[in-house]
Amino acid sequence: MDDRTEQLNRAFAALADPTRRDLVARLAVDDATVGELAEHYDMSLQAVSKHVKVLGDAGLVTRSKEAQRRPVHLDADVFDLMSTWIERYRRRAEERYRRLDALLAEESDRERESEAEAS
Amino acid sequence: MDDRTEQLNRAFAALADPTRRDLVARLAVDDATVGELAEHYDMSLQAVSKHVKVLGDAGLVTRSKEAQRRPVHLDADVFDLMSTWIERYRRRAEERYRRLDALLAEESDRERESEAEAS
DNA sequence: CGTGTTGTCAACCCAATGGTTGAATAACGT
DNA sequence: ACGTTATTCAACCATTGGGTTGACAACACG
Repeated sequence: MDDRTEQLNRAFAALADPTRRDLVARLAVDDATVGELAEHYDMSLQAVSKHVKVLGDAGLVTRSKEAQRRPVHLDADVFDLMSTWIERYRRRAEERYRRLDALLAEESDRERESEAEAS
Repeated sequence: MDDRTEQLNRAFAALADPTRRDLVARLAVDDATVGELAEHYDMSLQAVSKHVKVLGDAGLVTRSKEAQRRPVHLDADVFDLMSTWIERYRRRAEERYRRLDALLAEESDRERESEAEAS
């Protein structure tokens, strides 16, 4: 499996968890340490640390190495990748929906014609 | 957990699997039956059926009831939801990145000034 | 009718995930 | 050097997830 595929695997999987999406939402406001983040959740610090690790492995988040206070920072790149993927198929689905719509309109045109003939 | 949250849970989880993303890619070209889809994968029909079910539960895909041939059809709505979510945080992350960039530029300005003073 | 085709259900297996607690590590102030 | 603070590692447990095979259901066609 190529690298890009695995990155998408990890990124989508990371965001499938509501706690992690919430972490992302918080980090979008400002960088924060694991400890600070953990205060907002009803789970152990270790659990939050694990969640942050998952986000990190997915490349959604980076950490500055200035240990002691090593804040977590949101990174835009992988969001780009996901966004591109989704947009691609969203557009195609919509496109095909519009075409189906047109097709149905055509068909009901034909039906109306038949009815006109029948009358 | 509200409904929208669970929908995002399921949608992201659904797309975390490369087989399911590939199914989406195929369905973006044209509707297809489970059997047709299964031909392209090195796994049992039942496994593909399960994958399609997961996509269905996530609302990414619908099935027309015209039994015998009941094709799977891509649906755009949930893609919208995901796209909106991701775009929101992608924009914020980029915004914060640009600001950091500006901040660093300012700092190196100051450094250059100090060096100029020192010389 | 019965038969073939298509799809789903059920039970099972193994790996991965999300949580726990307790111990270990790393950097900092004194 | 020492203890404090912040974070991670390790072991464990329960649940979910992706895959298998085998039996079943639904429908079209002869």
